[in-house]
Amino acid sequence: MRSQASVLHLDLDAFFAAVEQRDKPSLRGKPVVVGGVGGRGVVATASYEARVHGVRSAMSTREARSRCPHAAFLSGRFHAYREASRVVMGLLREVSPLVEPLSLDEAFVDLERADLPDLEVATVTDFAQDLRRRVHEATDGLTASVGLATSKLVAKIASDLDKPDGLVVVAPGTEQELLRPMRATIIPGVGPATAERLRRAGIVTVADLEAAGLDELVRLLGRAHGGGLHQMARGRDDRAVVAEREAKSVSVEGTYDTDLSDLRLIEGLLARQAGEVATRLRAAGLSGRTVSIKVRFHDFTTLSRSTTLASPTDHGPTVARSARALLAELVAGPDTGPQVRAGVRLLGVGVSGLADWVQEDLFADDADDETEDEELPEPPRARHLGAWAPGMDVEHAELGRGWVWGAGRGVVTVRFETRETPAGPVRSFPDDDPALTPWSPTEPDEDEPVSGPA
DNA sequence: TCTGGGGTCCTAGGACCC
DNA sequence: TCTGGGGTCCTAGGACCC
Repeated sequence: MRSQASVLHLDLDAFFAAVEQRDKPSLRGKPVVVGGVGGRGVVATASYEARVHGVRSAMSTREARSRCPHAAFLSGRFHAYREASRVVMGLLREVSPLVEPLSLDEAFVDLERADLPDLEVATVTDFAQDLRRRVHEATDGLTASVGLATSKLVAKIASDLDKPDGLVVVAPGTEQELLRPMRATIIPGVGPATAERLRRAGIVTVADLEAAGLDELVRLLGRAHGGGLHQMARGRDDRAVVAEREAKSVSVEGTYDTDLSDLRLIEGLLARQAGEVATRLRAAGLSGRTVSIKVRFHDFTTLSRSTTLASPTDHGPTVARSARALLAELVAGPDTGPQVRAGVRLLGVGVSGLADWVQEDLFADDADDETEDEELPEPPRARHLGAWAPGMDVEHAELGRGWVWGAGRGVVTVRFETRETPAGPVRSFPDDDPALTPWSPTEPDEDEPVSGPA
């Protein structure tokens, strides 16, 4: 723990939804829900207007639609989110060389490495306000909430206290009195399962946590977690802000709108995912030794199987071959075989045990490469979703740029507006109209919607 | 038709080695 | 006959985060 409030945590408010409202002027001030729009989708982000109606992250989209039927339900444009994130992270790095992104919309910044005359509360407060203003300006209107404290733990909690568009500085020495009355779940890492275990032991607040002995917490939660909480409850947190963190795994998974039971289709989809994982490994200059598959059954029970190769790979057919072998073991299992045949809702492939170098594979089997030409199956899609996902950017040969308002029954409805040209007309087209094409800014790489293949 | 996708970290047991 | 430890690697599953 530091003696001054020099750890800054910045969190962009309702990030995905805010980017949509920025780029789609007709949605400003209206409820917007970004997430999976298929039958099994969940909410990634809801705008504050939608939250008023009880829509929350991680809620099923079905539930969100029933709570807020008049919201705009969009499937997400990751290129736009990545771009906005890039701008913000760049700005933070201008301020301090020590920036630790936690996700597209969140980062820690170490102010000990910033160019400040001192780290007194008044100084860092002014600094943070200026930073928030600069984020707003650089992103064309996004707002950020900021927390400043003597540790990561308290800075992160602080940034959440005055959302949206807020700033909370926790003066050094006041951490304990801030945390004590709060629920234990305020501490990152205390989720539903941990909270329930604690509750059964009579521990509900941070003060309860503080009063509990180390032995008791370790007994309840294990050595690492229990020990960590014992420290956190006292506001003790010495974790450093770390700029570079290496990836440990790369994975692709998908939930399908209808359960799969055709083994050939399942195999084909796994092979396709293996190819995507390998492509991403190569793009990142990584390779890995452990190949895993993940299978979720119709009843939501989930299992994983993994195998470790003799040397790291970034080769699609090699990953696919391992994935298929793991699937074959499941299919042959006396318990798991019938489960697979009864219906699979999710499939995934991952590679871990990563090395940041690619070993020449001296034993490469050329026959593997044949599978690269194989015709891979398309995942089953929801009937109402074709190539036109709600929210996506499109361009019409005569009418210019806009976004997909809705699609279905052979018709696409487009609202012709952009950030610069608000309040354009709404028009419908046959969904195979050659004048209408998806519009993608600069990024050549494909963007999967939040909903994935569903 | 409740329950995404992409990650990280931890635990626990078994194999294997010294 | 008795009965070690410690360390590392691997696998499976679970909790959690955004």
